Amino acid sequence: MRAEFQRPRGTQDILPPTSQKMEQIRRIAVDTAQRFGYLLVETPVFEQTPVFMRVGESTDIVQHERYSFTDTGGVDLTLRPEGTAAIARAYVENGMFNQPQPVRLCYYGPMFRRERPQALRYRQHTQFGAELYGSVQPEADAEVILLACAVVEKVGLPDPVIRVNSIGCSKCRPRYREALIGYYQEQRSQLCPDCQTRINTNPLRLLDCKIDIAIREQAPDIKEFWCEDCSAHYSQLTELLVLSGRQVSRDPFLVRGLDYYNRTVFEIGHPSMGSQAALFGGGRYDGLATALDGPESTPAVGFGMGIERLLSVVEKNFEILPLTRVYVAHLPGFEGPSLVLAEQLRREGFPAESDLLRRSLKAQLRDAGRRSGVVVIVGGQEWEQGEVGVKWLENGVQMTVKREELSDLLRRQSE
RNA sequence: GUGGAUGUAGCUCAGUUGGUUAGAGCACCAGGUUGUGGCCCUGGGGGUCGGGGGUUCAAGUCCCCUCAUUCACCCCA
Repeated sequence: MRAEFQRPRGTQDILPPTSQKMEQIRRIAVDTAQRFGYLLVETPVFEQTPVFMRVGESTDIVQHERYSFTDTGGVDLTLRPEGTAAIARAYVENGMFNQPQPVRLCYYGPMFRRERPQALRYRQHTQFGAELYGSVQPEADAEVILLACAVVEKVGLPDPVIRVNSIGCSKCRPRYREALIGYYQEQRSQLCPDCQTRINTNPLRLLDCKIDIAIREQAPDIKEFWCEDCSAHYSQLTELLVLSGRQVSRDPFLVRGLDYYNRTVFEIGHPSMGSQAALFGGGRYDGLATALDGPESTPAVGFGMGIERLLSVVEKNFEILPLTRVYVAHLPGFEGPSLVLAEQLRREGFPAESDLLRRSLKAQLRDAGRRSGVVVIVGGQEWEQGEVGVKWLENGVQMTVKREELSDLLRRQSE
């Protein structure tokens, strides 16, 4: 279009009725979290850059996709690309490790990544997420996943299937890493260029390459390398989920991009989203808070959920019902009384509006017709006698009532 | 960051091998019904053809650049 001022690339204007649906999802998410005991935390949308650097130096998200700027005071700041690091910072800064553990938190808000926009991938998107601090037990992982599933389900996506994996811990992962590197070195000549460099930079990511899928089928499975603790953790977690009535499938290739994870990683997708696989994803990151100068051992699990993606798969479940609003129309010269009557009705609890354009009655009715509801007509002889006209647009029924009886009538009819 | 597709009214789109004042449907506004909507009829407002440059007697149409959108890769929610 020829608009001179356009929104920045990869951003969107969320207009009604989409904005109303987003608001409903937000309410469902935060409500559900609260029922699980997770209370809302609001952190700034920007942080000092080192907060994110500390957390994922080798990640694309913080390496190439940062929205950073220096403010006029010379401070290096970054728009948050995800919620976990910011919540960890807040947990440490506010001394929440001194509260009774575990601490259950959730967040909701915009995230920023400077990537190339694509379907359901934006430079600003909205995430809901939850974080559980203070427990190393598999019950903690399970609860967080159950919360994510509950939200997804309440929003209208029945029977979510969770893909889970464990990427081990500092005891067992190094051995697996070596085995993996060894295997891929042998195949090196047949690998795609990306994977050839990945061997050195981030070997675990070799597993979710979409080109060399034949090669990875033969690759060593981390499952064979899990230490006793990791193995027990994984099997207890999946058992808990199954006992809770959730469907779980292990995905040996699931490793996830943020490199602060240990043990549990999980994800859930939806067929309708095409290449945008994940609806929500998360995992355990026991070392994260410590990296941000928190106490020595501060275990944590959490997930992030993409609201725009979620909405895209459940949008049809969110038909916005037209409000039964009252439209106060007026005859020529009765603009004032109609505005006042609308205000009185609002104070009595009716969603009401009046014409502000001094339009003809015909135009007012046409306008009201689009909003489907009740029209109250002010003016003329009826008004002189303390009466108003009332007309229901769906069936055309019309009557005249005393002004004092109007709200009773409207109340009765809306039941 | 890499590769492909697309950009004509608020929306969905026509526009023939370049050829006069660029069209339709929907939406919007007004009138037909001087106190009554949804149907119908009539009329109206709206476009620097994404932007810039070039070729040509002539460009919405051809060429180059740019911006934006979109799809895939990368990566992720």
